[in-house]
Amino acid sequence: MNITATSPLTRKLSAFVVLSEAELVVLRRLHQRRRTFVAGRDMVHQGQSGQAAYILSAGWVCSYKLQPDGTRQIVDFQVPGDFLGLRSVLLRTSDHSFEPIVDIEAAEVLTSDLLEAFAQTPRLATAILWAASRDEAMVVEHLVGIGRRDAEARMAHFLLELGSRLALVGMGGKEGYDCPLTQYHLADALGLSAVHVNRVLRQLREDGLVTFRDGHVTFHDHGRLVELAGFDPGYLDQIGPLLK
Amino acid sequence: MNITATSPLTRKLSAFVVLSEAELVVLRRLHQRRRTFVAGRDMVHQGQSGQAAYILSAGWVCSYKLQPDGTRQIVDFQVPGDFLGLRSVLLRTSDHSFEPIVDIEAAEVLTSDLLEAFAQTPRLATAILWAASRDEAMVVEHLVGIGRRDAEARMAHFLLELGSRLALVGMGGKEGYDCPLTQYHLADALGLSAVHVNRVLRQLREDGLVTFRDGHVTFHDHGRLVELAGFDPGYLDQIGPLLK
DNA sequence: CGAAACTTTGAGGGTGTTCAATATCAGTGG
DNA sequence: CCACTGATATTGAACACCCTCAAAGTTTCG
Repeated sequence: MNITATSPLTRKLSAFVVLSEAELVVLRRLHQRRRTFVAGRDMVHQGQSGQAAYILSAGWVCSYKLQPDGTRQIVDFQVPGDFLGLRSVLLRTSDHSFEPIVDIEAAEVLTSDLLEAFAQTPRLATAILWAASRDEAMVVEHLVGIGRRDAEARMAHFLLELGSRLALVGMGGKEGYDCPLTQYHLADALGLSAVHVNRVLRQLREDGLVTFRDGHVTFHDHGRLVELAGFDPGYLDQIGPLLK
Repeated sequence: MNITATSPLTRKLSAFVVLSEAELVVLRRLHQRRRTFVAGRDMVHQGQSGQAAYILSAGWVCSYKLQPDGTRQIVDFQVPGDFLGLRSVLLRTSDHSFEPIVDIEAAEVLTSDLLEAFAQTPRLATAILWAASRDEAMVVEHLVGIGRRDAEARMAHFLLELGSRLALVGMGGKEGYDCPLTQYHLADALGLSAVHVNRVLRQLREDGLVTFRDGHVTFHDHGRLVELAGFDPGYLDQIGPLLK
């Protein structure tokens, strides 16, 4: 099979379990209904009834909740290979909004498609559930970060986690990665003000740990950054129990 | 059927979907393997490989993560009718710990039992998935609270949400509820210091909004508290789409 | 070239923290 | 019965982290 045709999701799941030819076919079929969305315009609004989920194949998305006072909290970012709105197909309405950060490409997945795929290939279903559990674990880790880490450690942890996620789909490594986020995105995700985000980034840069600039993250001292953040990638590296 | 024999989980799910006699039987069977745990001693440690899940039938539990520096962040509380460790049966190891806050009673659920129950009664499976989605939505709301609400609103929101959850299993209402948490628990959950929790509680009490004292929460002005917290119970009241 | 979005820096202030001391209460053993 | 201990709650004082407000610099893009 042609490596250039491999989708990010396939690549991600392959890190978890070796997929059979039949499973690869099913995965490819899930990617059939291709759609594009332009940056900045919400795909799904808070409270809107959502029927479909998406598999992100190119670009970045953030999911967030708006507060009555106008501030927003970004709950998570989606990068290529991630699912989008898996939960909103279960609950009648979506409880948060999705905004493409850049122009994106995604495959629409109908509930029926997904259930069919699950029925055909149980192992694939398990792999997808593993990915979903991992996403949930990341939200929990995010919660811990906001509740119990100061701004510096929070930022460091965030940048490291993002790096690990991107590495899994071949978009980054221990040296760094491309990142289209603005400092406002970081602020809304980390529960900080944009001004303070700027100061923290300067601090980390001057300490020779990491540089966030011009759409690129560069790790200068990965080890020391891990230590500062208290970063333990255990929650990302779990191996599923049902797939030995 | 005898109402006194109804488990909290049954009661909770009944608010979501009318259960058939067959489904009630399956639910009762899930409750067979009864166990008890004493307060303060962890049921599951962070990093421990977990094989079983539990349905909490009496008492309170908290799930938390420990930081390298010794502080802890409580991710969620479990009250009667809640599942415990549903995710740690999927991932090989649990990514956080569970501590009973008081002596508790829980039913152990093996993975095989659960899968069997799902196969027998798909509607019940959906109802349980609904409950799980709801738990996830609460974690997200918790994240938003810590990231974007000040201490007062955060506390108000927390006490209100807990009230709603308990009301669903008949353990509280708009007037208040019994609550075995200490101010340290509140601090670890809300990302505050215990000292500040005390001050915030005093403030809310003096403003005639709510009293937290002697193991009891009393709402004095439910409406004004909802307004202060920006509490929108939408994420708790969702109706499932597959069960009309 | 001008407008819009993003970044950077300074100054002052507020929310919540840490440290420290005291109060209250239940349980325990002398 | 009372002193002692440990857990929880309460309060004060000083300080730190992070915020808000304000302004200017930079980059992007139509």
